Amino acid sequence: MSEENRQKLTVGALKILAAASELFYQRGITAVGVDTIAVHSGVTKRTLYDRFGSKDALVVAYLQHRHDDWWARWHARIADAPRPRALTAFDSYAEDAHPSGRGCAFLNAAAELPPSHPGFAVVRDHKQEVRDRLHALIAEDGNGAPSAVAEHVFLLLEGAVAHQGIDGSGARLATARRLAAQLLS
Amino acid sequence: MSEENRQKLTVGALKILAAASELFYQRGITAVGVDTIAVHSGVTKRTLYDRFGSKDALVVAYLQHRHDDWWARWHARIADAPRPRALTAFDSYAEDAHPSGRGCAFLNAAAELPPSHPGFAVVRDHKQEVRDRLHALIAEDGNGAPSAVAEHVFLLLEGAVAHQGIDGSGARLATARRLAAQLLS
DNA sequence: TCGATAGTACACTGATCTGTGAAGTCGGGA
DNA sequence: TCCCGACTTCACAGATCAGTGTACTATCGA
Repeated sequence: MSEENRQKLTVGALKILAAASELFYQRGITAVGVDTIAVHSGVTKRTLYDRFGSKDALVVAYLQHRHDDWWARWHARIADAPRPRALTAFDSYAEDAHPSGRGCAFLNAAAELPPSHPGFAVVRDHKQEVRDRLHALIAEDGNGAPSAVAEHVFLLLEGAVAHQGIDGSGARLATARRLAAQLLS
Repeated sequence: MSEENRQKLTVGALKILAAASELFYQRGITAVGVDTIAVHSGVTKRTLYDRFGSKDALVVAYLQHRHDDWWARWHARIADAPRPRALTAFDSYAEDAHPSGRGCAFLNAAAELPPSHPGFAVVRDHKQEVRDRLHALIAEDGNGAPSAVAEHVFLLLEGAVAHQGIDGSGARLATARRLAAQLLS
């Protein structure tokens, strides 16, 4: 579905999305104006508004875009991952942030957007899906109490991911992965 | 030291700091202008600039102010806390965010500030101090491998705290506290 | 060849942003 | 009495904010 959505996007829209993705992530959503995005994507502001309608809608598209990418990466990894496969989530987030040092785009967005913003729901859904998949994988790979363990692993993951943007490195993510591996063995 | 600093502040500066603390936390740092802060504190913009010099400096004062409050709360709790005392950190963060649902002010600030912003270092120092104290408490309260356990507890804490702002509740913080208690027993 | 779609160029609105300059008010301490 | 520090009032600068209106061009499929 998300693939089809992406196919429908015009060349201009794709350039805008690419620039927005880079700028929103690096400098923050509120801090980046639509003019800046238009200039960086080599497209006029008029085109940006013709394609997306408003800055808020562009923000939603940006988050959805990153969510789709994240999922694609997760699926690619999961295909031939060793057990316990839940650990691939740590790799997916490490790859998502690398090498900017700005941490998790979703947590960052949630931190600066008001809860009423339509993009906020995208973040919530993304994290909910991560939690669900984690739970499913842990259950499938055979664990005594998948619910409790999944929540535990999720917290380790998110704690590390939150600090990726503060440390500017993936070191803590590696530590968290090790601790999660211990839990899952 | 921070107490002395606070004594020096004039009435106007205190009102500004109170308003800034509320507004920056609720709506985000970039999203709130100095005019808004001036109006909400019942003080002119001129006074604001006379006291703090710039918005960036006010942001630093805001974060330092929250850090001082956080520490005061922590110390008040730790005095007669049952063992393992490391668990008080979970209560301190729950109280810090309550009842706004906006989560951790420090993580939120780090998410929207550029790493070059002087306020970013305040966040980093705050989290480093939390980590250090956690480690010290866990060591004092007698644990086999304080370093590994402290890091584990810290990750649980931060994962929960990061999602406090997304869930809009302290439920996950309570779960994390329970898991940490298990670890420390 | 026609018409739709995608995009450019560019001026413009009205609001808001951080920050400053200059002059004046007021109370408390030396 | 005189002065200083805290604060007000208000106008202003120059930039940037999101978003719009209008007119034009290039491409492509039916």
